[in-house]
Amino acid sequence: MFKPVSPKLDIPAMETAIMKFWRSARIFEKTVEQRKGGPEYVFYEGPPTANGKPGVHHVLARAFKDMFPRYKIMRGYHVSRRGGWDTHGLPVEIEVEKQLGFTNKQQIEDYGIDRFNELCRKSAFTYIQDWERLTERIAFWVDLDTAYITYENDYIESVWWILKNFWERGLLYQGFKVVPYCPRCGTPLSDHEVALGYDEVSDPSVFVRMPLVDRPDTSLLVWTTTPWTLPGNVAVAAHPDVDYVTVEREMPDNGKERLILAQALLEKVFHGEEVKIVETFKGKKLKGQKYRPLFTFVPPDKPAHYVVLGDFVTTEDGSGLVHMAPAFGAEDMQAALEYDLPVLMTVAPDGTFIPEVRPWSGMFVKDADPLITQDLEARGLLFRVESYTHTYPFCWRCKTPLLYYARATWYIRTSQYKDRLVANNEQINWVPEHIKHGRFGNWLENNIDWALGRERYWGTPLPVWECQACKHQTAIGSRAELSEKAGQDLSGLDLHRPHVDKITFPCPECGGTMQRVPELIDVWFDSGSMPVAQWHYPFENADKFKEQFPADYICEAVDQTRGWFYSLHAISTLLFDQPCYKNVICLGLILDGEGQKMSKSRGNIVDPWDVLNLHGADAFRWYLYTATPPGQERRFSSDLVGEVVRNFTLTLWNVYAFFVTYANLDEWKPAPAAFRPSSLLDKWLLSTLNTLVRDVTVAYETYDVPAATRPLQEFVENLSTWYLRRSRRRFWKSESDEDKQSAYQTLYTALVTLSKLLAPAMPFLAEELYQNLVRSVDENAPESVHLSLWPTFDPLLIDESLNREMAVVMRLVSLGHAARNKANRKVRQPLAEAAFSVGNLDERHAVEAYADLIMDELNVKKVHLLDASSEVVLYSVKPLPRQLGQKYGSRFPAIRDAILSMDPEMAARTLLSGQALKVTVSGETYHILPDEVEVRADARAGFAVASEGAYLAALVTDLTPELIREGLAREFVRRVQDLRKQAELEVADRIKLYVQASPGLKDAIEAHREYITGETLTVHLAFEAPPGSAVQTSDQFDGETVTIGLIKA
RNA sequence: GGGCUUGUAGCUCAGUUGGUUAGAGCACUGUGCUGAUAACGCAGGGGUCACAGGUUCGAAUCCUGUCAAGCCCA
Repeated sequence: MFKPVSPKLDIPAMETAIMKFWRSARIFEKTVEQRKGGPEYVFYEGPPTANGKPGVHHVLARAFKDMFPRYKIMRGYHVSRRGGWDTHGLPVEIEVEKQLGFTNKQQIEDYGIDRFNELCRKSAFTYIQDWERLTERIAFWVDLDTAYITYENDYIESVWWILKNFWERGLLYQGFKVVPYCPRCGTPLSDHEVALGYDEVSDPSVFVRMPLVDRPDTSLLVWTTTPWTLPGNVAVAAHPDVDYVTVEREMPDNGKERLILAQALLEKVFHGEEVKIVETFKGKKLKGQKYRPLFTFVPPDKPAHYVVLGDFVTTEDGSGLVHMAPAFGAEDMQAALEYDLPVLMTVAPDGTFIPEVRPWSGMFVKDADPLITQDLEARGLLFRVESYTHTYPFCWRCKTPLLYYARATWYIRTSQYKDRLVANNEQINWVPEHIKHGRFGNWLENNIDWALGRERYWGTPLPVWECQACKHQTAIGSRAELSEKAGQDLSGLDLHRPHVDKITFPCPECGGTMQRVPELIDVWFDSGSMPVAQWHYPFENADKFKEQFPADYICEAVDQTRGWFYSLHAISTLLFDQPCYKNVICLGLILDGEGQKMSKSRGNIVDPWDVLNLHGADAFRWYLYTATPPGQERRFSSDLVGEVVRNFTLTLWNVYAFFVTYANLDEWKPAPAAFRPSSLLDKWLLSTLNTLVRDVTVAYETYDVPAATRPLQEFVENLSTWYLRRSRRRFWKSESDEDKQSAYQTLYTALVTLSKLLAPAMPFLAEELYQNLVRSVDENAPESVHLSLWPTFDPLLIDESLNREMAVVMRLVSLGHAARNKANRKVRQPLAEAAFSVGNLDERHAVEAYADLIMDELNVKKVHLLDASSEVVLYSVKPLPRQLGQKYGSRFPAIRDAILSMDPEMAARTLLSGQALKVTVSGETYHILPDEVEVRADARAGFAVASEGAYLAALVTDLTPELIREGLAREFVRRVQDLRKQAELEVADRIKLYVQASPGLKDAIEAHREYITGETLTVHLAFEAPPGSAVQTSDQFDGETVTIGLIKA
């Protein structure tokens, strides 16, 4: 006996029960233990930070993370799924700052870094319980008990080991980086902070002359909107491929001057003033041309003041010649690195000019703009000044305009490994594919050195110590090394600030004091180190690391392309010269029902718990898998998940409930051995089932999530609305013959196979089905569907032609119903005959083979095929462009017209008999094959017909008295069945029936007595008034009246 | 400013190497069927395939440009 199943399903209750079962039976642990010795499948968990509540987008990522390990376990792989937590970084600090009401770094220092960091340590796990609860509820199987934590000493020590490795190879160095910087707060701002403070302002737009050294009468015309950066100028950039011109123009003092600028900007610069073009040339010709500097306050320590080339130069605004001050612009700095230009630091950290910039020393740089302009004008170097409106960033705290400002910071020389980064990326399977050479590939192609340093408090300290006296630097790669240097046992030292900052040791070069540099490292380096650091490699677990590197699969959202995806890839490439992951799914963003980004400020956040409590985790997951391809951004609402429940879950559940109900009635048990189904319907279902197993397996192997899930939906729909609808009678008929056995075995096979195919995607429902269908009859079966093996398909059971034929039959039946509708003949009224026309010879066979099925479904007495001699239809032919167009190309229209001009009846007859059609077009004769033309049947007037393309169904709608009687009998049965339902009888209950009917109906009942009693399980049928105890009803239909009463026998 | 992605019915999405009448589900209307069904069948309304050019016998599909949205970078 199977456990009885109610057709009413309480999904959250069912899922919670399964969750408890997994927990108490330790199923997750067993999926790991029982696969020991199997091939290893490696999954990496991208660590989230638990200082915020998990949202819908976390459910998305976790759902996709979960399904492939589940699949692989069923394929016999061993998967250790270790969780992880990201705990460092600015997001954590900001939460604590908010909590303490801090607005700047000084307040943190005053408060005490140790106390502040303790709060950060706790804050990183504020919502750990929400995360754990949600993780279990959505059935993301990951081991959180042994999760790696980035703030632990062992983890940090491994990170140090990596950094020391880089240091020794010269890959870790100190350099300048231009950052958005607030001069009042004295701190750089993160991108996120900058984005908060953009505002529209009017800045000066200044064109200046920079006379060439070799040709003093000729000047570069250079444009800038930040005159204060001009004292820091070291070069001028031109675009190599843009056309430049030298022009000659009249000066107000009757002299002449020559200016160089981009040709495209002539009009914008001179506003129609007459100038003479002296020469035209490409920008690359300007390379290396020296010019006289505007200012000489700070002498450059390297060659400077010449033209460099850069692709970033545009001809949108300005002059096409861009002033370069490496200390104050990222592109400028980039060019400086490329050309080895000096960096002139003319501005102090408080935003004022340094003393060397004598005229404006101590003045806030933005305030000096007009004075600088005046100075240039006085010296005849100013060409023009205008004003220019654009958006500019301000400090979101104090409204001070931000400066782009070079700060000393630490870098990893990733650009040196650019080729390896690109080459290793080639080995990664990206989903969606375009990320590989698009967003990620481009990012690698344009790789710049990784800016590692952060001037903050809560993070992994950069393990570089510097001599206070001679500036000698060294990197420390372990606690042991630090202990040795410091001459004390530091194995118990907290490796965070401020504790680690207190450790000093003598300089080996000069005997001075070595002290740690103040910087922390970028948190992305933490998480990117996890393949190594999660095992505290190389200090221990060498074999574990080897076994778990690289990952077979990782999955995160698209915002991680420059985050975790990159940091893993970069560290792995620099350290081991190999990719860190073989397959990666890159998820799109999740939007609300209106297509808006979910955000707290918009208030359109969907709480995942609302969805889980209403529709359950399986439907939630299923929606995420099936709704859109993973890389696409997706609209989300709770209602869309509800649709999954109605459409898919409940359909499957009802098939399952039906099966269990009747199997229990018949005390049916699954046959132990393989069986060969007898009926075509069973063969068809098994054929599509095996096709499904094949296709879904391929999809899982290629990380194609929609292809691994959507076909299940289609299968379940066909299972319910075609297989089961057509098979119902086979289950409820009273004799237990071979056909019934075959039906049970087929449906059972389908349901059990489905539960396994569904397991990685809908783990709860799959388990529920499996427990009842498999475990309840076989104690030796694996304890859980997730411990069972993935189904294999039998190619011998896949019959493509059977699949095709059934599709034709479904189509014809559909047309038959349409024809009935048109003729206004309800299905309960039997008709004498249905006739069909199909497009080609092969399909004619389907009609013959499935005649019984069609007759039953359409309630007709006879089925036949229309042929060319039929009087029901007129034939026409339709040349098929796909076949003929591909074959004959541009001759197609002429050939088509020739075919259409033939006598259609004759042409149809020829083609239907399988012969080629000869047509002649401009002297050439073509043989048109039957499968190159569709033969269509159109109804002559007077028949009930429906058609679509080549398919046609025609009904004979004339009714004989016998047919009418049969129709009445079916109407009568329908009334009795309704009454049974009303009386709340069980499906197998027998009844006594009392009937009083008008003569016509009584006749019909008499004539079909056997049919009626069989259908309604009537043991006694009497034409008399029902006794008082009977449930009864009266009704009128088709001009007849009836009173029915029934009693349970 | 650059890169990537997306744009198909009211909503969520399919649409094969280009093939001539662009589909499904949901929602709506009518109707039929039902002793598994919260369903299902049939029919109907609903489309400028974002727009404009081009290639082709033929374009939702390929090319170019434009517009809009999103993300990343500057």
